[in-house]
Amino acid sequence: MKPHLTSINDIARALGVSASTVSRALKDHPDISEPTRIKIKAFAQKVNYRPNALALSLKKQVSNTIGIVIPEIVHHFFSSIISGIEDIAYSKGYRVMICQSNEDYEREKVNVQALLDHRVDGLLVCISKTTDDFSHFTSVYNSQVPMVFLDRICKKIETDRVITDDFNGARLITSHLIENGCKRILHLGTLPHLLIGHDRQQGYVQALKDNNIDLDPELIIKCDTPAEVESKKDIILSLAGKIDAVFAVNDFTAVAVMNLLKNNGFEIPKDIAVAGFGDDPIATIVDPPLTTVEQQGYQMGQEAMNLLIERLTMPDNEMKAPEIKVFQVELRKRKSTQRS
Amino acid sequence: MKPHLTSINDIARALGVSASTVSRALKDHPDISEPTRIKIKAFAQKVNYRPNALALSLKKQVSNTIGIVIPEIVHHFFSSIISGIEDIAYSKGYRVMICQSNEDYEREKVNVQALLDHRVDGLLVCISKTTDDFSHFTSVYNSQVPMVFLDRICKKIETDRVITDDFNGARLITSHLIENGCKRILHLGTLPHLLIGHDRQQGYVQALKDNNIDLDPELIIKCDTPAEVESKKDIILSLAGKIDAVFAVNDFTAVAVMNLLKNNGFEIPKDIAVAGFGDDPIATIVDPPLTTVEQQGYQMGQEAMNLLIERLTMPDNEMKAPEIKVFQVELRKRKSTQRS
DNA sequence: GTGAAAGCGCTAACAT
DNA sequence: ATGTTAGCGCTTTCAC
Repeated sequence: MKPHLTSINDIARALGVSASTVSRALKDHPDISEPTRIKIKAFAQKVNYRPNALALSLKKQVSNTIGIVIPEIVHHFFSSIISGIEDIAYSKGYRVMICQSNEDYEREKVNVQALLDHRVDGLLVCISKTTDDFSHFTSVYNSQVPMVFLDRICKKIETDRVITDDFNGARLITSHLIENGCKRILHLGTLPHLLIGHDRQQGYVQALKDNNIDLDPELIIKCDTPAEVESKKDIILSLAGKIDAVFAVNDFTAVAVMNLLKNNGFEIPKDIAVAGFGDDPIATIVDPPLTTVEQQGYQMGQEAMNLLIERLTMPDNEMKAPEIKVFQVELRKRKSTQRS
Repeated sequence: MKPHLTSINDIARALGVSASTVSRALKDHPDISEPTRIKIKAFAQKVNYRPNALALSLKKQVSNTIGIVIPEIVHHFFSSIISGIEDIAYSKGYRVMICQSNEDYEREKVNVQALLDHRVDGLLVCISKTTDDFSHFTSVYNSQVPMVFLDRICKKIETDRVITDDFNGARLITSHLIENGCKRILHLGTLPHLLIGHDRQQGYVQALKDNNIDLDPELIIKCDTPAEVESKKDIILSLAGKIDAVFAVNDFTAVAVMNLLKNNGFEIPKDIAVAGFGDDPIATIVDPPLTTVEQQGYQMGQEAMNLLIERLTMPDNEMKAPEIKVFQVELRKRKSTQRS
């Protein structure tokens, strides 16, 4: 009971015409006579004919499909990106294949390969946290398949990029904490090989410098998930008495610390102010609401898709230097940092 | 600069053998001599040859790809479902094409069609909220492409189904509210054409009946998103004085009502207990933590994919009645309903 | 105005 | 042990 969907040949046979006539009639080719065209179109309609996209792609050597590789669709920032991509894609006649890497390097590699195997016309990639070997992307680059990096990029590979100004975002939010009277700010960050984490940490460092506050290396901890907050709670709590603020590299981690601190008798923001990064919906739901910076996920997705389409529709001979689009963030001041 | 990925013919030409020899060598066909095989494989490796999945699907009339149509990947329940599906799919050699309907009927129709055009082997569908014309699914059914409905089903179309026991879930949670001393329970539900909403409402009604509480039709309101809580806040607040509990059809709505009530001077759960449905991660983050029931999204996704694979790998002649898998929910008692 | 033929990348039955 | 051929569904050039 394998489904056999009607093909152009089926129609041709049924109507006693040739396949090419059917093909032409269906796309209103002027050569085809009115009656033939009408007859064919009516029949196609009746049998619910739909062109086989696989055959079309094979023939045309263009799939009108682009591949997305993204860490985890659960996260609001990533699904906003996807929505942005999809909306542009649909409006320009592209389809989208979404793959999750689950922040896993191996899965990412498999996904990239599978998308290439499916002959996607281009790739939109947000690199996994655990990836520090980029050869699978180098080989995409070498194979000439256009690729745009989103948010998490690889500096070595010279493609179009759409990124957040993480440095200034972190600087902004750290300055905001300082303006609110905080001087001993704990930073929960990522491993340094992740560029966004590195930049956010640098922004934090810069803000301290701007305000003549000495950097205490003890106040920078690698901790970027709620799970890690749990596993490192002893360290965090041992520091809690000596700090007046926490700046976490993302909102989930910020919320997790906030709960940890609250459950251990600290008042937020009175004893310790807390700030995150990303403006996830939970930021407005937690108590107190979380100060954070908004990343324009949706717009970044749109921009990335537009850049990709530009590459795809560029005349073959034309060359264009890789473009880098930097999105600024906006501070969302909320109660978790209001100390006066 | 259209990327030309190496084909079997390219290899054949380069090595002075025929395409079929290359094809056979690459899949270790016993007919091919050791030296030829080694030579071909080495070359293929060198040029990074990868089979064209489109050509394979066209040839084999099987794409090893399944299509997913789901309302919105942002929601934890849906992305859990997708993870469940993906994990089974990957382990059995299937790829997955994910489409979001954004709860929009038109988009859903387009998505289903696009997936069929891409000749997916089967479809996993969670119907959009706004869909009340099911002809696009009927035509999938008629075209013999296997389809499994997930969570939100269409009763008229006899396919495999994986659903939550919404009736008993709602009955369970309503009973829990009653046990905690609530008698005037406001139910925020969906439009009746959405089966899950209908069943949850019936479960609510049944629990009242079980406990000899009269049903007050005024206490059932159509309201199933945070946005709708906002737009109907006057109605909700006008009822707030006369009720002692709210049971919302999902957690987002529950959280939104909770915040609305809190901001208007009601204490949760002292004045009004609040319960949701689904056990979204926000349920443990809000203050007070939200009582709800857990839906096994991940397991439901796995089950659905398994059912689909079973259909796909069934001998052509074999027939099997549609299977219906019902998942029970588990009560997650939290502070938002603890009144004593 | 319509048909025949070739080819996109691949496989498999059928030669040799 | 290897090559030739046909065909999956479709388009397009070239014939008539």
